[in-house]
Amino acid sequence: MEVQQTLVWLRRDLRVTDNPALYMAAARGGPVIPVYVWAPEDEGDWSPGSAAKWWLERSLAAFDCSLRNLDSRLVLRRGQTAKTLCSLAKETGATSVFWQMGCEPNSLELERQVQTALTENGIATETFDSSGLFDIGGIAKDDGSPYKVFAAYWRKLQSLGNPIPPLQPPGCIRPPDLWPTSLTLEDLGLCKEEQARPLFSAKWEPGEKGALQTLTKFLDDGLKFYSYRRDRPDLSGTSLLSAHLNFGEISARMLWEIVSDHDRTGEYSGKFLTELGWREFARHVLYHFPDTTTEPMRREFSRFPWRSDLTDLEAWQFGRTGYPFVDAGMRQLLSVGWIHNRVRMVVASFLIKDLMLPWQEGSRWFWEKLVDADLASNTMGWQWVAGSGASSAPYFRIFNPVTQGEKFDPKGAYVRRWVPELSGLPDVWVHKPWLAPRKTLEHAGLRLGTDYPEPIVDHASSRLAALSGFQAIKKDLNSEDESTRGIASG
DNA sequence: TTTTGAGTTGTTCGA
DNA sequence: GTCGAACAACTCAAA
Repeated sequence: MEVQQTLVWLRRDLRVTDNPALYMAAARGGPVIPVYVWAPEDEGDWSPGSAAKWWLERSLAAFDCSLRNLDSRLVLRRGQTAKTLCSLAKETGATSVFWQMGCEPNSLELERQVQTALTENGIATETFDSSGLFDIGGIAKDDGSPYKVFAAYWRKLQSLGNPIPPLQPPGCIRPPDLWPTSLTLEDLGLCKEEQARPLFSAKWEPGEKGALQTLTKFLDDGLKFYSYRRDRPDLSGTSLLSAHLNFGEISARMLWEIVSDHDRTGEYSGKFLTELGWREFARHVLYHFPDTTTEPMRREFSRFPWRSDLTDLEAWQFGRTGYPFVDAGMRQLLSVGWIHNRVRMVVASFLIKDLMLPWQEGSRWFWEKLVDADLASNTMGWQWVAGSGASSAPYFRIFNPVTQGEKFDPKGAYVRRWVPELSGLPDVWVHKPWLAPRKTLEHAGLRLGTDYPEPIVDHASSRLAALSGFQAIKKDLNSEDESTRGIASG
């Protein structure tokens, strides 16, 4: 019997442990060729942003290392994905292509193209739904429709018990007699236009090994305190695993199992596992409502009186709003490609409700700048803050950037870290420098309006403006209902 | 089909 | 300083 050669098309599953596509390909016994195809033009509007590309470059290198320990390697190609895979299959004599499926509309569309092209060329395909806890299409209400409320979705997940346990890495991966040619990482040009990112390198270690180290550290001294420290950007209370998860360097199932095993009583792990539940819910919602990446799930929100103001948008993007907690978050984003979760909500609320700029501007900026940019979670997060999404915040929930700072960064350590020009201010004024006495500012060596901006909006009045904006779309909706009713009855 | 209970993360105001 | 109410009804899930 002829030996079956298999291509494994790697995507955001850059791991050897619990990688069903790789595992099953290896288990066939024939040669396996792992390949990554860099084809940003195939990703539609959501090709990786600059921070994600920084991570991807290093993650690919790390994955290649892991494969080499298993006598394999990662082949890199560039070009239209379907065409590239077809020609690589022909070139190597591979008869099958395996991959992990995604949940994003652009990804699913690409997979359809690839599937069609491969099938037309007589090449078999097999996909594995292994990027979440459960199969993406497998969760539904009793009537078969998708969930729109997290609590109900979460109850459903919990009724299903544990996800299927993770797979071991393949014992060995048989290499082909002759490796096909591969580009180098530099050839892909992922980071060519980027300047050095010293803070990225200091904070992150992309790859499977880095993911496990981060997890181990979190289990040792983070999980126990997670439920209260997770809201404190001045403490290291979160797992820092988001980007590792995003690139599939660790699977959600593996994380679920390890965290559950580490805390069998569930006393500490519950809150963390719920966050995995939110990730799962975001994927569920995007899968069933693919246009939510750009369209509000509640349609009336498209009539919100969004402003359009490039100056304000740029002040937000580059951390010059004059609100220290907001600016700290936005500068943290540019410096390390990541923002603490609590601060994400505050900066998002500021863009949407204080500046009244469209949430889509925010989600686009995050997409460009986050190392953990995930279309499902990013979309859900922004729609949640806007109030337009599934299970989202009520419209009147408007974060106060000062009180949020005082509550969750009480000593101002987070603000001082990312907005160093404020570091000389006493704790009481660090979140509201414009209210500090003139003498205090002088003593701190801070000239407001020169060294650090005055607030670009007054929170109290912009809050009221946002509230009346939401009133307006409600009225719009009501009058539309009335007219619809009028037509129906007339 | 109808009914009932519930819904991530907040702020402000007035007692 | 602390506490409860108001914010605003509405949609969703499930019995």
